[in-house]
Amino acid sequence: MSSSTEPRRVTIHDVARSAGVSRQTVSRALNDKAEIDGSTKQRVLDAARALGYRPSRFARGLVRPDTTTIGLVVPDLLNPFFTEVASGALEAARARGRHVVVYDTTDDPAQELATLEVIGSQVDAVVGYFTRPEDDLDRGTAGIPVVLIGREPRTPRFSGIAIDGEEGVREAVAHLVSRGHRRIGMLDGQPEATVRRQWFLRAAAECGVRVHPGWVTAGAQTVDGGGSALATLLAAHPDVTAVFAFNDVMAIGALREARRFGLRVPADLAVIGFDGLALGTLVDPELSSVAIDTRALGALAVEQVERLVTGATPLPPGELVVRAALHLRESA
Amino acid sequence: MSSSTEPRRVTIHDVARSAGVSRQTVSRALNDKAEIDGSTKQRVLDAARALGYRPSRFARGLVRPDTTTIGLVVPDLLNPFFTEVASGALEAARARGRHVVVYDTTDDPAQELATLEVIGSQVDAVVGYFTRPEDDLDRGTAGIPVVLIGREPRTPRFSGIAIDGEEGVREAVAHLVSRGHRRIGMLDGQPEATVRRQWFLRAAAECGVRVHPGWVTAGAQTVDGGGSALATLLAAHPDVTAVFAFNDVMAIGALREARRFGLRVPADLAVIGFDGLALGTLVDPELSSVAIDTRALGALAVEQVERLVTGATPLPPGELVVRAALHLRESA
DNA sequence: CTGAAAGCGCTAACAG
DNA sequence: CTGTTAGCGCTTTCAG
Repeated sequence: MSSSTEPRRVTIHDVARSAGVSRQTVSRALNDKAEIDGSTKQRVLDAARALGYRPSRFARGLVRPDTTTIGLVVPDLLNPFFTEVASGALEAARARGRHVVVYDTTDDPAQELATLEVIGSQVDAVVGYFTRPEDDLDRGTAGIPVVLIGREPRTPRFSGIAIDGEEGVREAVAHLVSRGHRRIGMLDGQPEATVRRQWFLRAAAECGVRVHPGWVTAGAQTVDGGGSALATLLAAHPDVTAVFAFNDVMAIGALREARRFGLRVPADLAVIGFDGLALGTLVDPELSSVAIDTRALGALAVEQVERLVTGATPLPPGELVVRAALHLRESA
Repeated sequence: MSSSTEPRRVTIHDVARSAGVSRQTVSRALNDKAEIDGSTKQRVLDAARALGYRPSRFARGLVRPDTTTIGLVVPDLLNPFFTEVASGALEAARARGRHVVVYDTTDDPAQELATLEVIGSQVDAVVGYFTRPEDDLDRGTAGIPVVLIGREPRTPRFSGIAIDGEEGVREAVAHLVSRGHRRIGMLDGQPEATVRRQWFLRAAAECGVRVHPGWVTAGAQTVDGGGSALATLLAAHPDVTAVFAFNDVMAIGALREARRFGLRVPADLAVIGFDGLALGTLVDPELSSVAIDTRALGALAVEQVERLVTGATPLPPGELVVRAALHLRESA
């Protein structure tokens, strides 16, 4: 029943018959080719419209396979970080006339795997943020270029856009120290012991401030995670006067938690995030952050995948880096 | 030069030759068909892998055209409202196994037109938020189903998912009145004189409070727009004690502007937004809002377009509505 | 269980 | 300017 109305596709052939010409002529009319008589062309166009004809994407793609579709994989589009990355990727893709099919893996490894299972047959190139091991990635994407975002590939099979926040984090810590802070903690993201923590620890050492191990706590990479990480930290070490958060989302959670503790930011507690999201300007106080150009992150990934797909010389790893810099606003 | 490496596509034929079987046997092996010998199948699979074979989307689509791709058009993915709508749409589409190609028209009518120009030949159905007249929409999407979000179609050519905030706005105004507010303003969005303003005015009338014409100002539908709309309002009518904003984004701008004016929210000025974005819980004070289920908005649009595309009976306009309800948080 | 033939809808050659 | 002939890569008959 459901397909009783099945409207057999109107093909170029139907149009040709209706207009009393050959299929070829129809094709010419539709594609604005030069070699065709004006009135014939009009007749064909009219017939096409009358029949509700629409060329088949597939038939066309078969013959003229220049249609590269990029798959963009994000863990959670609602996370403003990925929204910004996606926005940058979308814009870069549009500039190149590429379609982008978006996959949201909902922060779920199983969902990510499920996506990998099908994506290889749905797009011609993949750009995105993955958490699974490279073996899994390769299985699903065998044969097509893949550009990882915010993750360094272990093998040359993949390209990766790296985030180098070392200098930015150093600026952040130096700034805190210059403001007199000596007991600086960090709210790390889970899974723990991230590179960002290393940057932080190294920066602290360089600035000559000691970081007590207990001053680093970790939490889920969410607003609530940031809040509870700060709560844990403050419960054990109420004398900490500044914190650097794994990312802005967690930092915002920390801002909120600080308020609950009756702490004023930055007077009682200075907070610096990481990412530099636009979101940071909406909270009060506005969030200081080690900022990266998130949109450039997405755009760079698309740029690289484009080169890979067209066979142009790919950007060397050295250029596949987005650097961070401290953006001072109000929270520190 | 750039295509000197042009790696002629590996086809099913190459695999067949390499495995010493016919093309159809390859096809069977690849598609897990029953009628095939185990060892033959393995041999084919090995050959395919060895050659780096990937089936052509197009050839496959031509033969088995069940691959509906949905185009999702948003004015600005960075606007959290549309992020949430997109997220809902993406999830609904995934549940149905549909690909979603995302188009961001960057709040630009020209870009929207450019998108309409090409979208018809790139996807099989369209869901999204458009500002152009229906004629323009139809031109680009002739022959494929289109579901408009947050906009009532004038003709049956289109489906539309309506937002009915009347009752929610009434709750909001009633709440303000119950808290003693009598001079309630509105920050309308541009283009002005929106339905939301009508809801507001009607609700005020029903609650027995008069709204001085000067108490309604308008601004761009952005954070800054909300801020300046409030500034304008307060400059002329500093005695207003509460405002209802066109949407949450503007309301957040108002929150920030109120702070600059030295007004405490909600003590000196109560603020209620519209949309109920998750974002509203991140600001201080948390934003009270006439909330709609934004993700359902996107999901409903996908549901309808799915019905349209499969020929199932479409949802009647009465069911294509998302209603709003007041979510009280801290700002009012 | 496997192969041969046919055709999906379209466009790029070549004729006329 | 227009029609005819091929063939894109794949899957579905239908024979063997």
